[in-house]
Amino acid sequence: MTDLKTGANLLFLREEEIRQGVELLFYAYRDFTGEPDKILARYGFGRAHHRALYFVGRKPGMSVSELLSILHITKQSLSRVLKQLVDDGFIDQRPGDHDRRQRLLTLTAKGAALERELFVRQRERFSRAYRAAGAEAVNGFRKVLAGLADEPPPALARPPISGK
Amino acid sequence: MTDLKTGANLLFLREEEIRQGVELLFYAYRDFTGEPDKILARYGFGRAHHRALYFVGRKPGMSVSELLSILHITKQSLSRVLKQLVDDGFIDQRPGDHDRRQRLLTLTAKGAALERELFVRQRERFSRAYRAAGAEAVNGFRKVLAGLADEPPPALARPPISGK
DNA sequence: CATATAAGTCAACATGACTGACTTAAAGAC
DNA sequence: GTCTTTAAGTCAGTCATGTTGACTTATATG
Repeated sequence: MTDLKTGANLLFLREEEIRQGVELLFYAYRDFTGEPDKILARYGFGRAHHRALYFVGRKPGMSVSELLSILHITKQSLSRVLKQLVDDGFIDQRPGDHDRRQRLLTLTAKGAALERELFVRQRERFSRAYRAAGAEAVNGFRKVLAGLADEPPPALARPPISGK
Repeated sequence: MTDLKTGANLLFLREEEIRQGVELLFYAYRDFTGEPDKILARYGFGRAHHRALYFVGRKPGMSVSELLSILHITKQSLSRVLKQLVDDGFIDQRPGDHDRRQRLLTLTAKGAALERELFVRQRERFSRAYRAAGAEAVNGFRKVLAGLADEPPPALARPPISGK
């Protein structure tokens, strides 16, 4: 117990601290995704479908390339799940207003309902965690997560809510 | 702008806050795993191999069932990657001291070297994020992540370091 | 001795990712 | 008005990682 503050010991503490973070991130992500997966299976969908539903719901009218740049997957991978979602009536496509090459994506009522069903579970999980940790902790949570990603995550702002 | 504090608006703010958390978690995990994946590809390994290396390195002498209970996958899935790691000399197996049915897992020198190579990248990423966010934020980060997981994550304590 | 447990195995299958090559339609540049 | 680039989709093949189900082997435990 005599070398608690030596450089090597500080380094060890630092590494231990970081490994705890790595593990917490793994456990949180594992359980956070595990719950929706069970619901999706009932529709014959998987995690990839969830991501598409989520982000299209988040920004209605998003283009395919915009979605690709969020997901960081190939268009071949995306087009498979997108095709299923469109064929099954969960997502609508329409040509872009200014650029008619684009296919702008929106959720159908059916798609919005499924997205909501999935989200309420995750919202409940987040609510519990946020409540238990407190407002200050939530701020720290967001700061660190933002720092872990490669770039500042894109705004993803909803188009302004229309009407008065 | 007159109804900023109505119940419906509070609910909207709450949902918006949670969606931001969901997205940050997605982006952080996406980039956090993306980096090691490239290194692993050079060895013909994938993310599943990384997880096994990581947790065996974290608790040397861990049994197969212990690893299974952390990863939440089937033993058939695990045994595939474990077999590769053992065959390629990254992990050693030995029978348990008290229970000879067990196969206790440890990293070989080669395995420890690869685990370290992968970890230093993730450590760098975490260090950056931790530094930028500050000590208080790190505490909040951990609190919220712990709350997001199903159960309090297991201790995962290293066996006490032997010697004098 | 009977049963339960730790681990592994064989087989078949689904999902979601990848590369590479190609097409179509529309936009933008000159 | 042609040329080039871009948005999107398609076809084909491959790989990694997960699943279920059935079964074996060795050892531990009641």
